[in-house]
Amino acid sequence: MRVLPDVVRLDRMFDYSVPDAWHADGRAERLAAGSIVRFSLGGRRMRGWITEVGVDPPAGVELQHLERLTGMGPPADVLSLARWAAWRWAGRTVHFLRVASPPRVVASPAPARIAAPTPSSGSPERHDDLFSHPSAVTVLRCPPADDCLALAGAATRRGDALIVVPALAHARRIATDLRRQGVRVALGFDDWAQAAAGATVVGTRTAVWMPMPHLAAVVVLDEHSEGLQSEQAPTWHAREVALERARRAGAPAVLVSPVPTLEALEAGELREVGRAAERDGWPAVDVLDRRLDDPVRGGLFAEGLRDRLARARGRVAIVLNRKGRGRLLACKACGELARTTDGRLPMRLVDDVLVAADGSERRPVVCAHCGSTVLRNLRIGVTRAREDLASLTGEPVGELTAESDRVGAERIVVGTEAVLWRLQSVAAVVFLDFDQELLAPRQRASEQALALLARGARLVGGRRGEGRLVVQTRQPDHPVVRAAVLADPSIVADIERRRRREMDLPPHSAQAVVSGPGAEAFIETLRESADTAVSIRGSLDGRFLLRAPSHGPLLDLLARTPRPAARLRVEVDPLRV
DNA sequence: CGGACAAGCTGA
DNA sequence: CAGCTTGTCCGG
Repeated sequence: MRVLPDVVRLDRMFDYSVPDAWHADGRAERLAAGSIVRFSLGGRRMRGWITEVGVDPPAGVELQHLERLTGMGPPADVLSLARWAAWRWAGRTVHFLRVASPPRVVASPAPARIAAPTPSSGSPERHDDLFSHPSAVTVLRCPPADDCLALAGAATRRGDALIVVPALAHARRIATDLRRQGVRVALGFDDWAQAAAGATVVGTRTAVWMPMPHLAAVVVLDEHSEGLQSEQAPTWHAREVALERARRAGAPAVLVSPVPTLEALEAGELREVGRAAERDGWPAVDVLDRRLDDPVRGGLFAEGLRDRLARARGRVAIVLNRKGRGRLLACKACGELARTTDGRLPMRLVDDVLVAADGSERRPVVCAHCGSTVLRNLRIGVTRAREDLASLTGEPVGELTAESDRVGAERIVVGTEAVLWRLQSVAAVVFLDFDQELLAPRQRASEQALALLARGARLVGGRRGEGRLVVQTRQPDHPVVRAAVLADPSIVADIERRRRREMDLPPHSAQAVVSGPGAEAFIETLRESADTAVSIRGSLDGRFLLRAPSHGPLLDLLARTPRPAARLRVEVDPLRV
């Protein structure tokens, strides 16, 4: 038996023999690739996974016996997927086998019970055609207000489906709905044993690592969500793992999102729900042009905001994102933002000169629009916004950030992006300073800004309801704003695709960020065997950016470069660069 | 990873 | 030269 010890830094395999007693009592038969076993190595007892059965050990090595068969582990196909993922995200196989292993010991598969089906209301055949071609990858652009439950149902009609969503609450709803339809469902890793017996699997990103002996279809909902990527290195992305798994199983895959990523559009064929349905699935969007406000009065609120707040029938969520550290400057005379000539990046004041956020451009303090030389700082915090809103509306206003432990009862709540995740049904979502998102100095700023609007849109519901999105901006004609107003995300996708292609950015190239105490030493050894395809930039704050035209050369280089003893963080395909 | 062991440094 | 730190190698 070849065994991989559960020790990240070790990252080597060892051979062991099977004790004779295991042949007698049947344990040997349960032993398979992926099984979790105990053994001693170098005088220490440790846990690990069987990676190969019946291998010839290297000559001259006397094998020790395995000590215990703990239980089931990731099946052979997942084991192989874990090896692929270790290459794809420059991590260790052990990392992936850990997420792919059951949280508690599983001795044998346990079939999930099936509920007696109750007749479902939706049209049963909707979306069925998406799953009719093996190995086909489809991107379904499904507007924010559509919950896509019908799609999950369609996937299960092919057989056991893997359904991945970013949030556990959403997974629960889908699981409940499917069980009512009489589908055998395993929900998340707690149902690992049920999944191993064969079931439709519904869960968050880790669900892609569940055992699925009869995988027949793959669905990733809200494919654009950053929650699908692991924040710790290796920074694997559930969408990519799900696609690879579908490919290996020859199963059709459907990626669903109101605002599909370019990665998804590159991987599959776009299917739209139709102009009318998409318009209905986005709420009405009010754009408040901040340039029209009295520039002297300034402040956080546009002329029409008070009126919008008063008219909203129900809860109002107000978003003021302070996460973007970059302060925005605006002209005191005409209200125009200080930004680069191409309009993409904000400029900051450094030693009385305007400097682009990435340092690519500098000019004297002069407004590009009216020539005034007086600028104003636009950054104000949540607490101040709450006070100002309370006096503007004459009602109590709540405050909600990621650190808040409870949601207040106030009708109007202001806070960071957290308000979009912690409030439930909402009559209006207001983005106080959307320019902060539009001008964020990140490669994916546009995509992420539109995703934020889609999130708000889902909270307030579709066009037929009374819910509204309110966007305060000095760039009312920005493609992201237009896309939401017209309920047409392709406006942003088309522009972004062209820009990314011109600038050789993902998905038209591959990137990795290397950081941590060992980064410098690692990059040094890496340079020795780097070919010209891979470019190395840095270090910037101890971080190096590697780029290549495709994943192959970049990942092969990362895989063959030995790691230094010092800690090292490698992020492949980072979302925030 | 963690143990074993070797080489290198310090103080009397 | 003992006593300690630091580095390198290895495990089946």
